[in-house]
Amino acid sequence: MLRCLPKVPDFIIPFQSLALPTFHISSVSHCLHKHIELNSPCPTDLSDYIVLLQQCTNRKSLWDLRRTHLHMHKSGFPHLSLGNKLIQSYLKCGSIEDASNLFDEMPQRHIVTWNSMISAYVCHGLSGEAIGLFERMCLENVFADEFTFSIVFKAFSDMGLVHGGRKAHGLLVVLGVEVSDAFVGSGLVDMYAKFGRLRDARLVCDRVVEKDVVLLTALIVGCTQHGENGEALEVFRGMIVEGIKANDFTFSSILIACGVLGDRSGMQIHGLMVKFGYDYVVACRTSLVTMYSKCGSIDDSLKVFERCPGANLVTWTALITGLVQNGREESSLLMFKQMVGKSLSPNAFTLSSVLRACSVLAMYEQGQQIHCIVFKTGLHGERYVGAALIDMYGKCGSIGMARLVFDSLDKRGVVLINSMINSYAQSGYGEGAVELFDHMRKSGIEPNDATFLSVLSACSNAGLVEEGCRIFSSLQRNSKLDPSTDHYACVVDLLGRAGRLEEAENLIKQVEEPDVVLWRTLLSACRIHGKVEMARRVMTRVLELDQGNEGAHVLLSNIFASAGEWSEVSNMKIAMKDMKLKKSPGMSWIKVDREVHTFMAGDPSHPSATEINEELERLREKIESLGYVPDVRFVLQDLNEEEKKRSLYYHSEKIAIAFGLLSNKHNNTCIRIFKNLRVCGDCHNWIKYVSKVSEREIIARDAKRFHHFTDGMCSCGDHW
DNA sequence: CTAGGGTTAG
Repeated sequence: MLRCLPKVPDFIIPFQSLALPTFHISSVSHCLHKHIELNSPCPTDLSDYIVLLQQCTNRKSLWDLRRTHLHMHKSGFPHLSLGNKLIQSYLKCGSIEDASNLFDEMPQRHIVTWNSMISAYVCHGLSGEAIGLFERMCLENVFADEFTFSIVFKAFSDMGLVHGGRKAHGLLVVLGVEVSDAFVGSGLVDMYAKFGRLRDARLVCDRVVEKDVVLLTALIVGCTQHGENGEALEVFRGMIVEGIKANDFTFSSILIACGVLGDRSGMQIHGLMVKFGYDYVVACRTSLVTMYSKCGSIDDSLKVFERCPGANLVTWTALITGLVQNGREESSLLMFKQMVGKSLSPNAFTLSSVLRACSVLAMYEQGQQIHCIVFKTGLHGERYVGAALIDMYGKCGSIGMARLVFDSLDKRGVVLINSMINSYAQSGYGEGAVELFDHMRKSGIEPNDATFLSVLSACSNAGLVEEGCRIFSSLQRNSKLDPSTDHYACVVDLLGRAGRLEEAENLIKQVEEPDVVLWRTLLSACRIHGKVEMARRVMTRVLELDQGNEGAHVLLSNIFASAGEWSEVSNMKIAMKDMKLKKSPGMSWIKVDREVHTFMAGDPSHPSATEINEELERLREKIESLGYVPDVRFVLQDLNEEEKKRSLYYHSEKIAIAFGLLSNKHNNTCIRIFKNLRVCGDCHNWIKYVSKVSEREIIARDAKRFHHFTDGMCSCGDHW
């Protein structure tokens, strides 16, 4: 192949004939007055300067380098003859700017110089500049070589320029550059894999004659990043079989695939890693921590972590995240504390994990503390952190704070909007959710399936039937998204609660393979509307799909109980006992002075039980005078009227609230209680009255959502 | 003289 440029000699152009570049003077003029001795006295020839440049580069001293440069310039030495060496030196000293200015001055440039500049841009994350230079190179008829191509594809993949990358691939073929070169090949494989074109990546990989570890690792990473984890493992196996030795990069990548697969392959790889001696590389250990936690063996993650003296921020974060994902939120927060104690500063990954722990545990104060850390670390603009904050405040019932965080963020991607809509949904602010959803569409942001799920559940939580139906039909018309059973479940819930049970049932029949959740949702609608006959019919559907569905049994028995069919209720009880199904007991808890107090219905074991009873009695008098009447329809045992009233009286949420009022009599902060099941109708009504007489805001999080009670009203508008 | 692949999150 013909090269346009002759081998460029290392000289050229006398200094005098050049227009004096402004850069030299401005950037180094401050050195002029400093009479610091150069290491070698008054260099005059090429070899002296080469030695000097080498010294500057070794010391990585940009300052000395500029002085040497200036010296050449002032002494009339044709410094551009050393242009390439100077550029290399500048790049090694970390100044792309000096290098780039010098590059522009050079009348002719060696291919090595071009490559060095392009490479430097890519390595400093300036891929746009790199591509610009690559294009300029083409325009100036300089032929790119295998070095150019080994670096430039990364620039295209960084910038997400599929078309440009493919064009560069075309140019490579036209120029006759060897595609079978492993360096060029891995650049291409990496690019195609990152674009999700795994088939192209595979094809390129197959054409490389002498495959090496880097090339195959690039392919493995491509596979894992696009969910082809089995395939990744196959590539790995093939690699071992062919005798190509895996290294730390390979191990840390393949373990990701093992974690997703969740089988025993991870342990096998772990063994191999020990054998190859890579198990003490921190990145590999980090991947091990993640792999074991994804496989559900969080204790193994802990073991790996304990024996990892060089744990860095990523390792800690992997462990903290693993703990949260394995339901050990408290330990994750303790670990976080330990990590901060080691003066490791958390990053966005760490913070979104610990915020998630706070939101699961509804730990409002801790969540706020972490919000402070978010500000201190300057990560409040990060999208994932923002989403986690919105979610945390939402799950702690502080919808106002959630919105505040949301409004403070300017880049509103779909993830953030989903978090906000979801927070509205859980607190029952259906209008807020729908408004945000409509606003999002108007501003041209495409909702995804999670958006639809959140907004539909918001509608069903708030009883916005028409809005919900409108949104669901827009989902059905959406060509890019298919409604899932979860979406259907929301609409079934919405119609069911609104009493449109036949419509709900017909909707389920439209689903190809309706799952048990759909039928159970309809069953719960039957309970609300007391449809005993329909409930029997729906129950047979539930049992076809899931014999031992505890929730459905409880629901049906509640339906019989409210209809007064006590013989059916006792039949159900026997049936459930036979099947070893247990109704989980209702529980409420409240945090007072850093301590969590848990209450069960009628439980007299709390040290303040007497005071609580007195408080309950005082509240009863006050609210009955305002018109509260116990609603015995919510008593599901076969008792007489008086006994029924008594049993309502000791529901756990009432006890928790009475205790909360007692415990902070003198300040009027809001009372937050949590319940493991859903709030019963009588308690809901009771809390409304209590919020009025005590002039306190009461927030109750039940199994599914939040209720904000103020001045005798609830945010759910009695829809739940 | 210039070159390629990795670990943590919703």
